[in-house]
Amino acid sequence: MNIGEAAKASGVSAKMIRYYEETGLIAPPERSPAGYRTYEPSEIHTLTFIRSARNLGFSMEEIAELLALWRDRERPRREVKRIVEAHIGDLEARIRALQDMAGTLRHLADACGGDDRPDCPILKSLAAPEPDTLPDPPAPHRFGAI
Amino acid sequence: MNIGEAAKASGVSAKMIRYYEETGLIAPPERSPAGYRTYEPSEIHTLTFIRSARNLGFSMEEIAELLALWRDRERPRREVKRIVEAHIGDLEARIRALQDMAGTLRHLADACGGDDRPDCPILKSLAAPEPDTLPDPPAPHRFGAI
DNA sequence: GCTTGACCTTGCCATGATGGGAAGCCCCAT
DNA sequence: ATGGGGCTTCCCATCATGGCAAGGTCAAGC
Repeated sequence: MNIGEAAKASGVSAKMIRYYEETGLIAPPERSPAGYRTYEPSEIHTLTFIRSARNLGFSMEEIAELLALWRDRERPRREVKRIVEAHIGDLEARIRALQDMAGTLRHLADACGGDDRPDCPILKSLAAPEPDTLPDPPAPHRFGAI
Repeated sequence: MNIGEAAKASGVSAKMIRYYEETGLIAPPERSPAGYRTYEPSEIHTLTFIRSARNLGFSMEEIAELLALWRDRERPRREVKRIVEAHIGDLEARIRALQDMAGTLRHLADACGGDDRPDCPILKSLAAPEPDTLPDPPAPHRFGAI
């Protein structure tokens, strides 16, 4: 299997396959006499694994760990679960941060008629460095608080 | 005000102030005879505006638009609101994507005892390209659906 | 056999926002 | 006048990805 077919079969672009090889995430494959990379089914399998993990938001570094655990069949589940739990925590922190932003903006947007008057309260609020630096103002309302 | 004081006053790092100038987001300030950048209070104000907007997740491109609207006092609120609403939509899409990931991982982690057995179901699931490519399997359960 | 088009190779550049560091100049206080 | 801290510019790195260009290769059709 050439790199193009491997890309199609795994869902990882040819560009990224070369990059993963360059950074050591995957081993260099065999080459044809002409220098073409040739992939075995097991390598396609690895690429598919990588793509699944990327789709779940794992970084390449985390994926390197997961791959090592995957290859070593004797490794206990505990270690995999630890990585996954840490990643979930990371995702949740990012979700919370985005929700805070969206909540604040929703509030501002609702306070803005969206009409054709000038003097927009949204811009006013951006220009005034009221919140977001102070540890916590009298806190009349917490937005992102899920 | 030198760049260091401007950074402290606005909360934008000196490094980023120079970068914003280089990319045209802010105008080049006056320089002292020795070539030091000197900032007026109005420029500090602008930097504070930028930082507020960054904290709310706006891209530099969006901030450039917001700054233009801010400077032009005759611009109707409508245009500001449009930008903000678009950004909220963007944030919400990202939140949904992250929630989908976290939900799937939560599901996997719960299915994994986290004990010291090998043969982890999480790795199994990553290796098997079941979901996430198919349009929508029989859908026994939607995770990120808030 | 030769041409053509699709594929492969390497290598470089770009993204977006940010930090790090080096080499050298400047200012102020001691 | 000396030292420390701040300023200047310039270059590099991040993370994962895409794009482009120049050149080699393969397979099909003539």
